[in-house]
Amino acid sequence: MFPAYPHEVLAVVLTVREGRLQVLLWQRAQAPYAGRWALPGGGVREDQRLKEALAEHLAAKVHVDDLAWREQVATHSKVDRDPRARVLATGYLGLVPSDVDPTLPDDTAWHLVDALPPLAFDHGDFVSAAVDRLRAKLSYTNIAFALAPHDFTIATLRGVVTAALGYDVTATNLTRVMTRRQMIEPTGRTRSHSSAGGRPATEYRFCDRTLTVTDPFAVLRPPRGGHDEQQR
Amino acid sequence: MFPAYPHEVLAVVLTVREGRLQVLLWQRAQAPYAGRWALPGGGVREDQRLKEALAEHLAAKVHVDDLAWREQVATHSKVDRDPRARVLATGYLGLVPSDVDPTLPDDTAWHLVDALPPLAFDHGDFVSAAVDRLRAKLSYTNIAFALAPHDFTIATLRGVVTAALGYDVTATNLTRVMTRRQMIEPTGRTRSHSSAGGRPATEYRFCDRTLTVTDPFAVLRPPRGGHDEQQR
DNA sequence: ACAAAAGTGTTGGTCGTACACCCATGC
DNA sequence: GCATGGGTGTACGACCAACACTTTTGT
Repeated sequence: MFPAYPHEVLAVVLTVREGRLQVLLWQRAQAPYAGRWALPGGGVREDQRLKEALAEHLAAKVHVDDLAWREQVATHSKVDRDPRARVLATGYLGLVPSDVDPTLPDDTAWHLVDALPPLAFDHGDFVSAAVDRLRAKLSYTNIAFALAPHDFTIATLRGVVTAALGYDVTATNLTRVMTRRQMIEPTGRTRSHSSAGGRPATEYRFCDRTLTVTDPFAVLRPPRGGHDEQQR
Repeated sequence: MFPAYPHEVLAVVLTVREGRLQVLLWQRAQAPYAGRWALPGGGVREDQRLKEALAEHLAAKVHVDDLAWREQVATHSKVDRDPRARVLATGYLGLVPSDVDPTLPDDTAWHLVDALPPLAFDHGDFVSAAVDRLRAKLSYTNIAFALAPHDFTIATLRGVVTAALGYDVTATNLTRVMTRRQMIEPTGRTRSHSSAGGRPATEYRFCDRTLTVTDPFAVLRPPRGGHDEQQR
């Protein structure tokens, strides 16, 4: 029918560690690009969809069993992106909550997104695209639920969001925005700090743990009048 | 290395015709899905990238030579998405300005996006995704440049945007938003209507014909203070 | 003069940031 | 009581939709 090509899936697994956004990479032992860092991933079996292959490779190679969020980002097809043979690659964005700490194999490690070494193949492009996607969605969806712990204080959430965006966000306004959009709600519990004083923080959780668009129309909103009989 | 699969590219070519958003489809003559409408596209040669294959298929099969905009939307991989054999498919969104009218082959036609017949394969999923992508980007980018004629009156632009979004947008506010965001500018010329009176409309054009994000942060914007030394 | 179409002024409301202030706890 | 971290109130500005009103043309 059509010419056939090997196809691989690649995972850009992001998380917040030590107050910074990090990506999971493994170091290649063999040529090509021996010694360089690369994204985890691999081939797709005949009976697998892309996302199934992705889950399998993550579980097997880097011991990441459950992503809190996963979405497809792009498929790259440059003819010589792999010097050995033509391979198409589909990249996914995956998110791991900041309080989950998978045990990693020896050749695998978290790397600061803002200070990456040169990556193997075109993997750097996938990372950039995934990070951009995440940062954009933080502003108009509730995707932060996949980056924060299940229950958290505002200070914790602020740390996560600040790290992911790469710039400062104030706790005050973060609370207001998230609350007004009904993204987070108090659990009823509070948390005290171990040392030194301070008022105990109220504990929050995300209302909904599925991706929800909270700010669909920045402009050009549908007219509010009428009886909802829009044609779309 | 990895198992190999045939790979096809599919084009969701959208345009505004007769005040409605339409998609380009061709009618299959042979099984499977004989008689059903499908997206244009086809295989990828060994020396081609996906976007090159896309351009070639569009030019050859449906005589569409130049898209004003093209972007990748998704890659689908369901094992039985083609009953004959396993084929991965990457779908693209393509936009044709409303004043361009490519000559179409006999088996090819524009279809109303809001009233599609059942499509072949999983092509309906590609269309939905592409339409959603377009509608979202109309609100925070200048992507309308690829849908409108090069020079246009506000009334024309309003028609295009209204058709694409599927709900009414007033000329007044459209002008204000587009102008404030420096998306459009007057050409200096005006346009009169043929019949019946009316004040001549000023002619506009898009300032920039490359995709520009005009509303990057709905919320959680970077703090404005400081000396731009954000770490991102 | 009148109708028709285009464009401007104004208003009311929502939203988001900044900043000052108040609250609860440990020492 | 005082430092420390948490939370609330208020103010200001930006932005957007709605609608009334003015401008410019053709007949």
